[in-house]
Amino acid sequence: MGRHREFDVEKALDGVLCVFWRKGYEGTSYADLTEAAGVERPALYSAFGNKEALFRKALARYYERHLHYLPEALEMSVARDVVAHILTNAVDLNTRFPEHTGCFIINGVLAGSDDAESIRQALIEARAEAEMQLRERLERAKAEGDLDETASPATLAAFVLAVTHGIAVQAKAGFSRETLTAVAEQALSTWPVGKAG
Amino acid sequence: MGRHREFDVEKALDGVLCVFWRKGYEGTSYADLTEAAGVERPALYSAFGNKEALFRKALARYYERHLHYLPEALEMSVARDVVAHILTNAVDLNTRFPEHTGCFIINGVLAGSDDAESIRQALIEARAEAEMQLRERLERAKAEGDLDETASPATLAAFVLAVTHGIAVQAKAGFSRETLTAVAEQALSTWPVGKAG
DNA sequence: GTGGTTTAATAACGGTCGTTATGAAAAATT
DNA sequence: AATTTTTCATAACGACCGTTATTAAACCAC
Repeated sequence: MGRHREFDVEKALDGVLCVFWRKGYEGTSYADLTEAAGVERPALYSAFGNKEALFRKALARYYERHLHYLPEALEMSVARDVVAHILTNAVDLNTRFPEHTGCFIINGVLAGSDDAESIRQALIEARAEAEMQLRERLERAKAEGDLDETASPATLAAFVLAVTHGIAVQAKAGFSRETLTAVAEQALSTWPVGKAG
Repeated sequence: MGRHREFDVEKALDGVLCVFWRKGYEGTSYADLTEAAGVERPALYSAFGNKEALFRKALARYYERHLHYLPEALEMSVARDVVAHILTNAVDLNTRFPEHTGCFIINGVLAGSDDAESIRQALIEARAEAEMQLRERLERAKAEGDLDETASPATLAAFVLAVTHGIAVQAKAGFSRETLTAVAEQALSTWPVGKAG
């Protein structure tokens, strides 16, 4: 029986999540990671694996702690409320923490070096999954008459995600919660409500 | 009178623009830059200065060659046409070149290391300048009755830029021109036309 | 043909990158 | 008390980062 692990793995991962959220995958060095986690590099490697594996664990932690509002939204009975819930919570999450604004998934990698490609693809897949889930929910809404019959669920889902991503970019640039709330409301302002809605 | 410069500075800068557009500021190494420009590092330094100065010159080149549609749009006499022109051309620019999709200004730096902060701020200012110009144009539209009197030019400008940024993120992720065109049209469908419009 | 100036390539600089070898420390078992 | 096992910190690894020193090449004036 050997030496017990001395540091709190959960707190270390929370710290790592914050610095990846603030600086992105490639902008974050091991100097940043060890400072944020409070342990030295070999201990990080031992607990989490290499940088890529660590980022993937931070991404999973982001889902656990911060993206509950997406499945919550998809459970709502009115399509407009689904989208309102998504946009409202996105604005809140992107502006709640002054030390890391914006969205972890957008901040992670947009354009990067060849070495970052696997992470970039993982983040694209994460966004595609969210969009697919929203599209399916809007298809159900349309079938239920909760969406105008000329509306395209695919287009609306892509539009909502585009606005969400744009809000993330603006939040990271320092836009205020008030401004971004107004943007979300603008997006929602002529939601194609169905006859049953 | 010494040796003449052997390489085409303009073509070198065009090549550099492409690789920064594809990989972003920090994702691009000097190995990438020398390959894209077709000259070795000391020649790049001699002609353009350090990496940061080079990126700024590439940004200026991006404006010269690709962002003509913004001043064109601002000259249009109907506000809705202004926004339509911006969104349509953004979709076109973000999807026209398969070897570098998305927007140079969004791809450059969203989140980055401390070393990239000055470039990140330069890109934020570029976006802020575009938004401010659009906001001023929309204020004029409102004064002319070309915009609903309850509409907020500031919010609409922020909304249009958010959609434009979201389109850029999606284009870089591989979304089709058709999908992004539909997103742009969806955004436009919410446009608050004025009584005179 | 020589000298002066400018440009280009090669190679290397100092530092940082992500990763790991090594020895020490801390634990439990014997 | 000694041994085994696991974890931690220090230091260093090989490679790459952005930048530059040095030498050679190409140009023009004389």
